[in-house]
Formats: sequence, structure tokens, C-alpha cells
Amino acid sequence: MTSGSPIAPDGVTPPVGFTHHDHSSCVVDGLSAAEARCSSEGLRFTPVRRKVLEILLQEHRALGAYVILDRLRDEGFGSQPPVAYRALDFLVTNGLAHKIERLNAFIACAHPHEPHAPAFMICRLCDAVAEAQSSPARGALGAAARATGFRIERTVVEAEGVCPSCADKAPKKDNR
Amino acid sequence: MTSGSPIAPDGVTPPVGFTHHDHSSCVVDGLSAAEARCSSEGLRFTPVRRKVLEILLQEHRALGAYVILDRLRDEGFGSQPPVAYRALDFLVTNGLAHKIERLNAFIACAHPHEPHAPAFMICRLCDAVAEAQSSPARGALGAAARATGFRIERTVVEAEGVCPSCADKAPKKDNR
DNA sequence: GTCCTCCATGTGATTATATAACATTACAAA
DNA sequence: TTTGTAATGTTATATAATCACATGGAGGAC
Repeated sequence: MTSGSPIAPDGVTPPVGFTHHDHSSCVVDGLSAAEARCSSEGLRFTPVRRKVLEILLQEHRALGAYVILDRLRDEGFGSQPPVAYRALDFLVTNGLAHKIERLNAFIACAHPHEPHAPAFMICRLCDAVAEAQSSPARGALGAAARATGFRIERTVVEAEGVCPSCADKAPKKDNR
Repeated sequence: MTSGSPIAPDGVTPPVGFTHHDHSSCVVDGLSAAEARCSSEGLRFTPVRRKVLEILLQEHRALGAYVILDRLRDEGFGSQPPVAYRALDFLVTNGLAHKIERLNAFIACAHPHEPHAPAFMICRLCDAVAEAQSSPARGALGAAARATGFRIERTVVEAEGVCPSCADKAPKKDNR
């Protein structure tokens, strides 16, 4: 979506989130993609839901529900937890946002156009989160599932580590 | 570890957890493996820690910290949250147990012998959890990490779905 | 347009999960 | 035996998520 993503040597498109990019377009594009999706599917993209998505789109980090709630209050919306949780539930259910289980926090979807199995890279130094695609059915997990007869419906794939810019800043192996 | 694991057609050893097996040996073997590991590495396998691992080993399900805490109290240990959380932290840190992030709950490690990147299959109907191996560096996530320069230190891989025995009981596609 | 229904929002209260801070006790090494 | 360190216990609190119920607003049936 964002223009100018460099193509890595092995042909994989690296995800946005750790790299410099035109961030204002993230917000604008994300909101209009959501708008399109909701109108085409008959979903109600109400002010709270829109505002929550906008808050999430403003940073490539996962935000806790209570941080979001604080910002909602500042904007004049309700200030009780269900306000935030309901909007987040709507966004997650409809693929416009994801929950990062490791952090009990939420992030805007980077690929809101089509259904996908997301995977996340979480920097433990700067908290940046980048979304990539996963292919859970392939690989060791898929093989184990087939071997046991387990039917996979949804996957959580999250990698914790150090993003490139933090690795540059602290070139030593900075294991906490 | 458990004797008699059938080998699936494609050569992958299916994980214990969904299949019938000699469960008493899970507990016994798990405790003695932990004992061995701790003594070889100079770790203190204290009564609370041992009891928590025993509680976890008793079922192939993830248990919340407060469930564990209840059982600890029944056994005469301290009854405040840190008692459970500290023991769990010890077990997780030393690879004797894992946290299932999706459930905010804990499970005994099924492969306590060597370092590994675990993957879990969680049945949403009966709550059974089986541990398999993952290979995060291979596959799409590893490619994305290499493409961005992200250094993976730890991965969370959890699949939610329906285990074979629940699928047999409710053969229809039982999407909740 | 009016009514009606459904869904969304707002609020207070509560439950669930996890950590902080500090005192006390057990262990092991010198 | 002294002494430092790690483990345990307790009180209190922080953080995350849900329940239950009242209110309000958008759209369809008529």
C-alpha cells in the first residue's frame, strides 16, 4: 500500500513498520480502506469505531485498550472500558485491526484488503510492531496439525526481538 | 517421550495431548526430567515449584494462575498471587513450562529436554492443548524477518481450532 | 412521516490477570 | 557461625476485560 517499499534481495516485500515511509498516507489509506470495506459489506463504520481505528493507525505500535480509552475520552466519547473494547472487537472481528496477544494490545491491520493470516514482529526495545504474512498450514505446525487431525481455524504468530533501527543504535547484542 | 506414539504417514511424529496415552507417565516423567535439569544446571527445584509443575502436568490443558493458586492453597502453600506467579516464572524461564498467550494460562512443557521453539494447538471445544515444534526461521515469518533485518529472539505460535476427538463427536462444521 | 425493531453507545459495577513493595525465612558459601 | 543471596509470604495495587442494564439513534415496514 505505501509507495516505495523496497524489494529485498530474496524477492520478499518487507513489511512497513520498521522502515521510513510516508506515514500520513498510512492513516488516510487505512481509513478509506476501512470505509470501503464497511460500506461494501453493510457494516456500520460509526464515529467511535472510526476514531479508534484512526488512533491505531497513528502509530506502528500496539496500544492497550486503556490507552485508547484515554484518547477517546479526550475526544468526547464515553470513558468506560466497554466503549473501547466494543469498538476494538468490531475492528478485530472485521479484520481491520489485530490483537497482539503477547502484549494484550491492539494494532491496525496493515493489509485490510483481503483475508489473511497475520504474523507480527515486535521490537522489545522500541515497541514497534510490523505485520507480515504467515502461512501456518505450511511448515512444522501445519505438518503437526495434519498428523494429529487438528483443524486449524485461526493462528497467532508473533515474534519478539529487535528491529533493525534499534539494532543499529545499540550494535552490541543487547540482551536485556 | 511417551512410549508408543504412532508415526503419521508423512513421517511427522504427532504430539501428545490429543491422543490416548499413558498419562501417569507424563507426570512422573515430567517431574523427573525437571529434577534432572535443575540439578544439572544448579537450579533450585523447591517444593512450590515442584508442586506447580505437578499441577500443570496433571492435565494437557492450560491452567490460569489463579486456578493453580487455589490448588496451592489447598496443599498448604501461600495463597497470594505472587506465590503462583513466581513459581510459574521460574518454570517458564527455565523451559519447564510455557505460557499460552492466547489464553493467559500456563502448560507444562512437553519437551523439557532441549531448547526448542514451541508451537501449540488449542482446541476451542475441550480446551486441550498439544505442543508441537515450530521452525519460525523457516517459512514466511523468517523470510520477512530477514528482509527487514529483524532479529527474532522468541516466537509465539499458537493455533486455535478443533482437536480430532472433538471433531469426531461433532462431525458437522461446528463454527461457534 | 410514524412506529418499531435492532443495534450501538453510555455508565456503574465487578471479575480476572498481573505486579509492586517490603518483611521474613531458608540456603549455601566463606 | 557469619554473611550474602535467593526464595517465600503478605498486603496492597495496577492493569485488563466483562457483566448488566439504561439510553439513544439509524433504517425498514407500513
